[in-house]
Amino acid sequence: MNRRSSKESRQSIIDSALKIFSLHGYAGATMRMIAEDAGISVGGIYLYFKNKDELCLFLIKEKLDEFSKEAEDLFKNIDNPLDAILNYINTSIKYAKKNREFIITQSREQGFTFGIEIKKEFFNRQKALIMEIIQKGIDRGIFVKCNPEEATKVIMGIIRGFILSVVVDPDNLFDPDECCRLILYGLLNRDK
Amino acid sequence: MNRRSSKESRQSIIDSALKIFSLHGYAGATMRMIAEDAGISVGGIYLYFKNKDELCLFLIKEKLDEFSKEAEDLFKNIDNPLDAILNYINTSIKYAKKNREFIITQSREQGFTFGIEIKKEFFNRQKALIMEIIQKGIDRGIFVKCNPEEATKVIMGIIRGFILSVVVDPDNLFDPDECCRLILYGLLNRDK
DNA sequence: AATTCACATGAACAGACGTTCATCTAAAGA
DNA sequence: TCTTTAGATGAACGTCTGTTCATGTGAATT
Repeated sequence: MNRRSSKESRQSIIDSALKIFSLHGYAGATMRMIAEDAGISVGGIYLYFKNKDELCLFLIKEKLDEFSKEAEDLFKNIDNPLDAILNYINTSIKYAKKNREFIITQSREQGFTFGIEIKKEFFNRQKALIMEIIQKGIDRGIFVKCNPEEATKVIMGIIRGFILSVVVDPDNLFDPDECCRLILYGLLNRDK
Repeated sequence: MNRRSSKESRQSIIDSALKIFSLHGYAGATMRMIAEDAGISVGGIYLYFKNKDELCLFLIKEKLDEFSKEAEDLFKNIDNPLDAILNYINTSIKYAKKNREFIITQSREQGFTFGIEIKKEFFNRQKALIMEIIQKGIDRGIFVKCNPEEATKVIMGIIRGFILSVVVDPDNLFDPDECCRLILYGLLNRDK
């Protein structure tokens, strides 16, 4: 009998699940695979997680919380809205690269919509953060007068674009610096 | 015996497949569902398509070709690179909205990576088109001096961001005009 | 030594799905 | 009329997967 503490066993399952889901995707990953990788029986998984969905949702939540903390730290002391936005974009992109394989997991039959309620909550939090920064930047005259909500949506869209590119076109990822430059200065040549 | 021409039957299968895949996603859609919707037997599908993968890939290819034609028409006579880029972004976004349900289909166990070779080819074609426009814009001094490849990647990223937003955050889609404005003029207030 | 606790096992179950293929049948041709 | 062609059928097959649950076992306690 393969004996260890329940805490260890649970963590083994989580680690293995992250790995297996990342490699094979949700549907491609079977509980048998996860169990084998974790060195525990397939029935043993159900001592810790109700079912496959719950296991996957747990991972999604964990990853989103992880990022949320990181993002919120960025925005904690906002001296300079410009730096805050740049840092946010850079952090998001770095995070996407670091979690490339898990991002691939963020797809199931309904695309990236698995765990959608958790994600919506996450998006709303991020949106509020970014909007606040943009509004500050506008108030201080650093950013042009614009609809902060729309600007926020575009910026979030750009980050999502990177995420999707990580999945479908990894050979053509844009450079964060170039992206930030385009966003800040625009494409139009105003010196002309 | 439900008799009709093979052409009609094939088209019924294709139409139903598009609908069912769009509603339920790849894994959620069963051949039995598609068969029922098409009014043909489940075994009959295999008279026209080798398997489920082939049927889905056929649809992906068709949709991408459809968009390619539209995009290439946009770029046929390039008088004004600025208008061309704006039109391209607008067309892409409109196309994404119009095919929202099918886009959701663009996900399978490996995320949006099903049919990846077809998609890569598509991306490369689009990339070449956009780069050409940006280069022209730079040559004419309309766009700032920048790396056209990087600018292209950012623009493609933005469109992908819209696509992913359609899937995961449909309540917060950015407005194409606002997006174009941000891309053209940037966020920085230079009048300051 | 017997009992309890804590953790684990994996065969079996129930269900589902893509695909096959023996069979059917209407229409056209000989 | 018989034969061939063209299109269709759907039960059965084979395989797989998530989940359950009767059973096992080592360690600690009584």
